[in-house]
Amino acid sequence: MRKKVTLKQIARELDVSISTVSKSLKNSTEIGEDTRQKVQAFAKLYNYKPNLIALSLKNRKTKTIGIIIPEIIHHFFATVISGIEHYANLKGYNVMVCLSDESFDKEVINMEMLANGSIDGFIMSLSKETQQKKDFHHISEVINQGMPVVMFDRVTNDVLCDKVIIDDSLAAFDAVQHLIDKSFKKIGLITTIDYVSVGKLRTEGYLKALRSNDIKIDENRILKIEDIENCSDEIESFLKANSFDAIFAVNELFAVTAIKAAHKVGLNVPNDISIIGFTDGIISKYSSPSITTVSQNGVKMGQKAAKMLIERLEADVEENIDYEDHDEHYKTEVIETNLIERESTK
Amino acid sequence: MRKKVTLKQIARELDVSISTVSKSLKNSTEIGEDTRQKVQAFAKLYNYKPNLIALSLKNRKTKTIGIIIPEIIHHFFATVISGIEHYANLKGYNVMVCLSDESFDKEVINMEMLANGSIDGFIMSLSKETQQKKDFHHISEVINQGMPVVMFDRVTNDVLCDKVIIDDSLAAFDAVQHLIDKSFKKIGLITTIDYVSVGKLRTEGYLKALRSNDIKIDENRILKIEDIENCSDEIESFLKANSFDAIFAVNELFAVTAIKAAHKVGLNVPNDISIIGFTDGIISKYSSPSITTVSQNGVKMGQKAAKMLIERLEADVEENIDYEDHDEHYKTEVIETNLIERESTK
DNA sequence: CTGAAAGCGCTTACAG
DNA sequence: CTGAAAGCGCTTACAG
Repeated sequence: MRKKVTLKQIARELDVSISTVSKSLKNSTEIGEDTRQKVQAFAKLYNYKPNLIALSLKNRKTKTIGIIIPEIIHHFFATVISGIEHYANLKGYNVMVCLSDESFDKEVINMEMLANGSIDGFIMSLSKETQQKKDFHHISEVINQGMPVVMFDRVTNDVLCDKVIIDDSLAAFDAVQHLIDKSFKKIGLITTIDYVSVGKLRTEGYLKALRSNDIKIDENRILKIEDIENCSDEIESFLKANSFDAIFAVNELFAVTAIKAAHKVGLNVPNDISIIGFTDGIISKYSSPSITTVSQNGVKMGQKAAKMLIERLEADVEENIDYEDHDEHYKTEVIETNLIERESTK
Repeated sequence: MRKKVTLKQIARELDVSISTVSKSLKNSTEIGEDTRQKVQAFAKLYNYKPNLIALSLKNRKTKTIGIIIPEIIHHFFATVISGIEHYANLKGYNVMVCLSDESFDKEVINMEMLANGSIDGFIMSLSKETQQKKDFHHISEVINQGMPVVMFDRVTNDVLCDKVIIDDSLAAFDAVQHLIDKSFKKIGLITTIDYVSVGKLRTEGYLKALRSNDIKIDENRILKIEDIENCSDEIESFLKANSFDAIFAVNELFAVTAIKAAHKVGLNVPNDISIIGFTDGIISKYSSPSITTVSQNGVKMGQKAAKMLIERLEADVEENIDYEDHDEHYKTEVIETNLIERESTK
């Protein structure tokens, strides 16, 4: 057991003051060459490393970013964390990850916890419940305390802050247009309940695409799913009850499930029915047939979010003057998406 | 902008000392009823929350756990983090996540970084490069400083600490035995290079199963893959060059890739060839056909690891006496696995 | 019942 | 060139 050594201990050993040790290690010119050498040698020998908590307290910044997301067992979110972590690391930041489990309460608790000094800023994506309740006081509060927040993917207009999103509506529009271009007319939609912001936007894109091509919207061809876990029966009867030549699914889980359901119902993908998903995850890639999908570059979203947050953090340091000057010029970055064609469409 | 309030500010406002404020908020009986009330009311009004960094410095513990894993875009690891996070949260701990990207250097840097006061203990899984180099000094060092470490999945015997693993060899044995029980004889193995500890163990299990059933081991039926990203061609020619009635794949990526390759080569899964994977991930579940696999309960591993770490942390608090007493009685927990039968075997 | 002091580990403006 | 002091935000043993 060789406990970490502190400035104090070095000072005692070398019979100098703590200040002298501190300055020596920072190569201050204030200190005489020889003592500096001596201190540095000793510090090296004992592998001295400054205590980061002490530094955090002193500097009033922790060099760590708080991430709050609904869940992590979800390729997209894992992907975003990866992007954040890598960029953050590059800039000397660490990340703390909290999961809201799609629960409003957990989101609030986690945020308050981290906001009490543990981190310098947040990167977050809203839980379903939060989106449903439309209660964002916990976020506004944190921002009011001067802590920057960057929201990604599941964002809200009710909070002013930096955001990074994709154009869900446009991406969905493009995907559906792609189907229409292949002269499909009976295009179904499998989507989520409306309070999930991205689901809603993707639904809008679908509707817009049909409308702008003068295809009549048939409510029977639209399925809104609440319970993701048990959607396969629902999708199966949906496919059975109506006729389709293509399906646009709002996420990849719906897309694979649709493929499996199609097989059960005796439809061949892509020969009888084409399917396009959303989110370029691992499922789409390894499904058989592999799934044509709207790629949603999670790594890039994460990197971008981290970049925006860190830039704001470092800017704050310089000019924490005009705090009252409230034209914070928040930005919303839109990450481009593109369609990855694979085997589920033809 | 309403900055967070501190004890000092409350003290000033109420014209009492900082100590009094602190004690009042902790409901110390030392303090008079009325001042206690007054302070608490004021604190509530201004939504006072203690600064956790200051507490960390004072208490010399951070209530946060450091997680170091090779990558996060990998269902299994995401699953473990989820388990850790949930258990940790329950016990009032947060988690910091660092990715080594399978690099030895990044693993070392991240560990040293976090070890400088940011966390109370580590939960980690070794990077490939670390396993290859067999250099674990960074881990021993941290342990020597009195910081507990729990290793999971990719562990090593060269470091004494708590571990949580599955019995990779036994699980592989069982999986292969399962195939043998179905009277398959020409059983192939798709595995990793030997320095990946779990790959090696799973290979051993495969060999043991064949041997104990007096099936001759045919090196041509064993494929060791180095580059996971580009394994599909390799697997395809492997399937073409030899005849199999079943395949045991050491992870799910190899398993799906084998399924796709089998199709290409004109083999029907499971009619012509049965395939068993390892790791019950999302791919296995949604692949077509879905994949029979050895479930490796990541969530449970994570929970267990967190439990072991936190128990050690809380124990340390009580009896940090007999530090020299080195019978630390480290434990290695073995999480049970089981075979999930799905469509890829018959 | 209240408060000054010391301390967690560090930094830095200021004396000497 | 070196060190004492104050301070980051908190806690707690100890005086008064």
